[in-house]
Amino acid sequence: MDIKSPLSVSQPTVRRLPLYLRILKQAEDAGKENISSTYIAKELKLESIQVRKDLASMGITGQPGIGFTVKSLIRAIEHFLGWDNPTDAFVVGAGNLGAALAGYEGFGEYNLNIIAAFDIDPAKVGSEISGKKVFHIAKLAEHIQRMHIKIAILTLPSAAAQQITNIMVEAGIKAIWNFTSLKLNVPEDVFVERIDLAASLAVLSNKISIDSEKVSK
Amino acid sequence: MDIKSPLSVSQPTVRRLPLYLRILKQAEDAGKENISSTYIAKELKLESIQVRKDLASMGITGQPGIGFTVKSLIRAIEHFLGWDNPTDAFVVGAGNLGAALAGYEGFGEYNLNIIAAFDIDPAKVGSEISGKKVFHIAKLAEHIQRMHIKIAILTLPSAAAQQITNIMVEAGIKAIWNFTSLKLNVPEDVFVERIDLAASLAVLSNKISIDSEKVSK
DNA sequence: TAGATTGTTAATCGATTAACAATC
DNA sequence: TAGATTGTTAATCGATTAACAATC
Repeated sequence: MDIKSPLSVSQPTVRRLPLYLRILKQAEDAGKENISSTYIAKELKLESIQVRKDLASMGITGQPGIGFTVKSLIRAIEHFLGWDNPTDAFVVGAGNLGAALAGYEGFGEYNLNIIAAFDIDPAKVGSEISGKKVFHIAKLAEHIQRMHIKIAILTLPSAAAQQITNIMVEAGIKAIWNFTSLKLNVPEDVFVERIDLAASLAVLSNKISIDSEKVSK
Repeated sequence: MDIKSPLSVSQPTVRRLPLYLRILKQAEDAGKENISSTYIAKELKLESIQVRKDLASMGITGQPGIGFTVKSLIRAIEHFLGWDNPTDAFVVGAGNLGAALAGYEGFGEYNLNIIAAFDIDPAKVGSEISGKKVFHIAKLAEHIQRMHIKIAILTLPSAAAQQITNIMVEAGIKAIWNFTSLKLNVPEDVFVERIDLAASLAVLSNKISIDSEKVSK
């Protein structure tokens, strides 16, 4: 009834939630029952009102004078993100980046399970990267359908990315974590989240070049 | 005199510049002399006024009725980002992610040269990853100083990240591209740009869980 | 009662978008 | 002259921050 529509939570807020989770789990490990927005904010160098606003936008409330219950706050955030249930994903592209992501242990914390990897290189097919089996990319559609996989982690060379994306979408993929430098064309009901290395490097490069100008003045 | 201070350019603007560059280089390859903000915007599904505002904030002006000169716009953006001169960088951590970044050919476009990699694993030291020599991490400070390296690409396990960061800062590193899940503590004059996989995954997961709720209603 | 903390309401800030005269 | 495009000025939008009464 008075549950907030999930759509009203802004992306900046969603991106901060994992930070909150980290602090909350530390608090849980330390045996804390309650935690205040002031404390979370101080740890992350944010404003306490921002933490409260973020939580409020998800429909989470605390107790005046007390704060928030650590355990229930963890549960609420994890549920909001869908991290309270395991999600299976495929890594598509078994190069170094694919191997790095296939073996990234941090994903366990988010309940993201990498089931297998796919590649076109016959030398890789049949082998394992970071403990995950590599299948031929020709089998990708079939596996997506059979296992009802919804998430693909795309680490292919850009040249092949759009073509394989089309195949994955056709097979039923609903979300693509795009590590390529290509902007993918997908239907409306497929969500693409891109790791944009160029954008990130631009920020870094710009800071560096500002600094060096300062010095030369 | 009327040159804009580089500091006044907002981060959202800086992050869009590589997108503009891509369109501009396509136009250059196609032999175009001039290009309009309308055209750039249409290609990227943005508003033309946003493109003009972004360029204006860097002090770049066009010609009414004509648009912008492709070549000079490319030069201006690349100069603003410091991408018109080569920059050397070290990869710190020679795991799969380090190897992926050390061998990433896309960096050539940004004039970012990965000189070498560093790792603590004796089995890796002396070998090559993606064609770059791997040195022992004990040699990191010395190499940073000797080669005046300003940028480090950090792909270590989180546990070691802060300690090595301290060493690098001491040795003179000015910018860290942080691929670990740790928030690094650095002095004010060192800039850290983080690739936050958890934040990105949170956006993806949230979208997925919204969709599955829709279906179940 | 005093201190800590919340949620609400309002203010501020910064980025995006709109409207349009000036220019080629 | 007509059409395309710019830069300027103002409006809108959304996120962050501030102030404070209510609650424990």
